[in-house]
Amino acid sequence: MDEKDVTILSAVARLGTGSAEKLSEETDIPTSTVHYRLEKLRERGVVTNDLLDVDLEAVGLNITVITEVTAEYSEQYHDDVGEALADVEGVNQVYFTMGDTDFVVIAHLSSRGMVERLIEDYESVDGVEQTSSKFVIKTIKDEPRPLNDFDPETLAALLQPDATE
Amino acid sequence: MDEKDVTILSAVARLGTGSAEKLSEETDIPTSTVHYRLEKLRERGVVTNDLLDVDLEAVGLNITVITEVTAEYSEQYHDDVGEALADVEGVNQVYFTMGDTDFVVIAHLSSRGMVERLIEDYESVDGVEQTSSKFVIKTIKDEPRPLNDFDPETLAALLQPDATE
DNA sequence: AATGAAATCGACCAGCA
DNA sequence: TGCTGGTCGATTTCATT
Repeated sequence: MDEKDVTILSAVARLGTGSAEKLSEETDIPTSTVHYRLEKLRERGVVTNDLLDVDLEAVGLNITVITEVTAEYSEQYHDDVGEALADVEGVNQVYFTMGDTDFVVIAHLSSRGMVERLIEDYESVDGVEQTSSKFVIKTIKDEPRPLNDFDPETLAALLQPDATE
Repeated sequence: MDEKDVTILSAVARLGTGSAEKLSEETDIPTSTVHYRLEKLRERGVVTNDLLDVDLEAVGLNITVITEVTAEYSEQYHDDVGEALADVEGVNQVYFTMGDTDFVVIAHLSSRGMVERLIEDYESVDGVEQTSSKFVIKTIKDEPRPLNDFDPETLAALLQPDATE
């Protein structure tokens, strides 16, 4: 797992494709090498399926932080603050919620140092009033393909318009 | 977007592959039809890239609920409760956290009725003491490929062992 | 729009540097 | 380990229903 592997995986994420040819163009790494590397990554379990889902532990992103953020009230602020939070490095999900806290933010990181920077980044966003973070001790479930959260039968019913209420 | 589409997308999620042949075997839908359908789904924006990421809105999963769950204290309980929460239909992520609340659970649903059932399901899990849910008004970011949350340069540094502290 | 068969393209494996 | 060329197999298209 060296820099070349990361370059490839990063390109996979960016381009949203697993095509060796396209990845080769993007990374300037020869087509067959891309193949070879992806194969190895599969063997090592870093990449878990044909759709190139990446094992977070395997790439060192083994710290997950869930943060609740409250912001000054203003419609414009909320949009801006949300975007700013989403832009913080390592942030994976940002939800604007109803209730006492305004945003829920989930981030994946690889070191304690990065966590500190993360919190600092949150608090330096203009309009942010308060943040409250929880560390994740154990990720029990994190399903990249939400359709897997349902029985096939339930899914079938999902899109019948009459299931909407 | 009929039942056949859902059958295919469900098989994609389950098998973790986009291979028309494998999907055909699984679903008993002819190979070329699988192709044809996936192509249409791409055109309509339901499927967003080669890696077959699915647009949640497009499949009708436009409600997101974030729930904090507290459970009776006991090591065994925590494992069991976590698993039970993960098994609830629609649940996408389950985190065991340190702090005042024990679990944070995120679910994607398609109707108010399903939300009510979700909460009931949570509260009927043995060992669960309290639940507190937030509705998501707007999903500002939800990145299926966490490597995209980082600059390529940062990523390169990620796996240098000396970046661990 | 769905299917089966035929054509095309890209993946994969040998061997070589 | 990284690269090149050839084979094979899968994908995609086309004509038909």
